[in-house]
Amino acid sequence: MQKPIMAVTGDETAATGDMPTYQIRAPTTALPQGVVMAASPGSLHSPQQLAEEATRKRELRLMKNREAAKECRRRKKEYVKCLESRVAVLEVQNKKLIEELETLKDICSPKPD
DNA sequence: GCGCTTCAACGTCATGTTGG
DNA sequence: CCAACATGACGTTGAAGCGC
Repeated sequence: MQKPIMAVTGDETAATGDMPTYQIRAPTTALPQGVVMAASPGSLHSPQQLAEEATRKRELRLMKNREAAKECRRRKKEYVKCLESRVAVLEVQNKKLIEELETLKDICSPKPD
């Protein structure tokens, strides 16, 4: 099953100049709770041990990716909220400018005599 | 109460990006 | 170059709302 190639736009900030904070990479050091480091590869021999090691690695990868996905969604929600509040501010600003323009038009328009 | 639709949150996979 | 990370895509699941 092939997936379509994703287009990488990178234009997230083009329109607004906002920082796409949800894309910022957080420094990660600590392992999630309950994660035990695997034995060093040098100490593995039997196919059984190799299989167990592969399983551990896979579970560790899945666990890390699960956490990464949660964090990614959290940042994205925050980013969308931020954009929405900016939209609200700009709409108010736009409305005020339109009103001001109408007022100025009234003042400047030639009066019929 | 029941089947349905919708929505949000989630887990996983595939793949792009980046630092060492 | 590669391991680790970030994120888009997709399927699943449970809760909430709605008409019957």
